[in-house]
Amino acid sequence: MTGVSIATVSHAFRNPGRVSDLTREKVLKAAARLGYSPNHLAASLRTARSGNIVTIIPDVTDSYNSRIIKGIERAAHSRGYSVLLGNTQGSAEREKEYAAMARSRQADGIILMSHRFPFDIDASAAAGEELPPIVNGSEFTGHEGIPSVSIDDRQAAIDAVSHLLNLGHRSIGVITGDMESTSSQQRLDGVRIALREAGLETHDRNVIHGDYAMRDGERATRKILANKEKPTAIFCFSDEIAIGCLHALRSFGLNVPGNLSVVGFDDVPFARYCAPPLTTIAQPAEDIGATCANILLDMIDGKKPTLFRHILPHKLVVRESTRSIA
Amino acid sequence: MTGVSIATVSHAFRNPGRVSDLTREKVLKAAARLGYSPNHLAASLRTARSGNIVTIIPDVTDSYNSRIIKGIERAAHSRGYSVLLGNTQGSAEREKEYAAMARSRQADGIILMSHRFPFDIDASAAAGEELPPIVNGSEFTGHEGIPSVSIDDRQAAIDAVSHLLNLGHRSIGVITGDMESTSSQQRLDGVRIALREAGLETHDRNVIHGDYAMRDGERATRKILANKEKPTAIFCFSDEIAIGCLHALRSFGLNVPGNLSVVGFDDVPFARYCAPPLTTIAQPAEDIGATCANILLDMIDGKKPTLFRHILPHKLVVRESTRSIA
DNA sequence: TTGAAAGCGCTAACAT
DNA sequence: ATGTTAGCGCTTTCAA
Repeated sequence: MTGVSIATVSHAFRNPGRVSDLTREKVLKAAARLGYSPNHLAASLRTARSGNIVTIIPDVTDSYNSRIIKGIERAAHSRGYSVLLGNTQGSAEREKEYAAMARSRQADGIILMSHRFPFDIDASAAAGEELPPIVNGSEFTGHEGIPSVSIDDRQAAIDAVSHLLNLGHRSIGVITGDMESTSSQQRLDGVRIALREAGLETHDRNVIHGDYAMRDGERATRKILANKEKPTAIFCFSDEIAIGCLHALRSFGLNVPGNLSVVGFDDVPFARYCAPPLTTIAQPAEDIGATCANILLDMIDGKKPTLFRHILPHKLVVRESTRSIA
Repeated sequence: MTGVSIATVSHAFRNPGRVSDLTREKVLKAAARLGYSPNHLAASLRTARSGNIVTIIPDVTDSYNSRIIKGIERAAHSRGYSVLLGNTQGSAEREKEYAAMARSRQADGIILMSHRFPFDIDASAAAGEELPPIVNGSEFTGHEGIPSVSIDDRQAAIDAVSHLLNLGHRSIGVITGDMESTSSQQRLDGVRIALREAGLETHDRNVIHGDYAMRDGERATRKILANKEKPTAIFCFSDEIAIGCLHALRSFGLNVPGNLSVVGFDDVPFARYCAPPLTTIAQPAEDIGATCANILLDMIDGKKPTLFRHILPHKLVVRESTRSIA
């Protein structure tokens, strides 16, 4: 329609500098009239860049996860990338399916919110393949050369327990997340360290393992309450757990923080609105997501990562679910 | 490596039936050894199918939205499609950017969780273009020929208000979402209908418009409480609003349901864990999402939609935030 | 500043 | 059951 070549049209869209302003105008105008827009797929095939990254995450519905995703999406979008959502419900098989999108060039890289590595690393090595760019968010697969971004979970747990210790608590119940998760492992580590330093030991019967969801917090709390030596405080490894815990406590007629103090983890938006507002460890979830995306995009751009462990700051937020019993 | 043709390899992967079991085995084995996997991008270019759908949604972090997304992802995945996340923060511009992915063939269709239509429909018509497959979730753009899936918002609001009316409430405050949103409009409609049928009128000073978030509920509740004629019940157009409302009420020393009854909307997972557990309208959010995806995928498969308004069932869930004052 | 042309890796129609 | 081949719509090198 403009009588201009196909190459010039391409430049008009992608390299405005390499074409005269006049032709560019003409091309763009004609495109608008014809309803033409460049086929991104064809461009991707040619450049071997899909412009997508895939996020492998257990559950978008989880308040912490959804904030991570939001941060990823924001950073990716601002760099011209789109995000493919891989909701896995914790299934290793689905993790692999989504990871395979990088192999099939549907995605240029992977953000992995899981502790499992989604590739058979020996087989890949045997085939002489390189792994696609991948970064670990919040969790660690334990593989070398994979950048990870998270808070210092161990220190965060130490901070939480120290807070309770300072308040005079000596018997502290713990409700962990899935213990396969490295973040839960680190946090439990922190708990033991803090307790040991205070000359206390960790009573296993008051350490309940569940998952990061509300119903797990509820269930675990019932278990703790069934023990004969009840703790005076409970440290929950997620706010959702803490919310379930609060709920269970309420149903037992127990007052928080009157009878028992509760500490959460994450500082999800709801934490502030709980009854009582929850003392918790704030994680910069959106920043973690955004940082993951930026590191991944740098890797995709060919930058070799130099720092493999990105630690973002956490913060103890004291609200009304904890009190001094000194 | 197998000495077999390129077409046979293609068939071995995609049409297992059109190739002998033996060759297929050989091909797959060789692929594994070589670390080969089919380039999805190239296939997409050839078939003019990206295998992606894009979801345009204001905020993944919202408890209702995240359940919608989860349903979409589940249905799409089970039909071999992936979902591209378009988090817009309510920006019309970003809605358009994401919608453009369908034009550029990065996505085969659009699920739109917005009341705004992301295309300039006149310009498209002028260019003689067809719109890409698109379905509306929860909201309506008001365009013909676009299937939508939602609950019957008006009836749901009638149900909520009737519940309060039956409990003896005569003065009911309302906290709506964004009034640009068709769901809020419909719900407010329902409120007026139910009230009028009871011979009551809707007092505008007790109808506060905000957004669907917790802080809006908090703020709106303060406004209602500042009026001299206080309602005995508040109907919130989302559970998040209700949670903010509960929080504000608590800070004023008001007991729910002792001093005031509160009804939410959505039945997000938190609703059950609130203090008190929230009476609310349950929406089948995941099903809405899944239904959107299935309709869209049918359209992508060339099926012309026959039903343009899919209504899924809602349900009033009575918990402990409402009580009789008769 | 613009154009010609090769080729990205696949699918599908057609031939064998 | 398998092979040959055109071509999807771009980008990019090289030439004009």
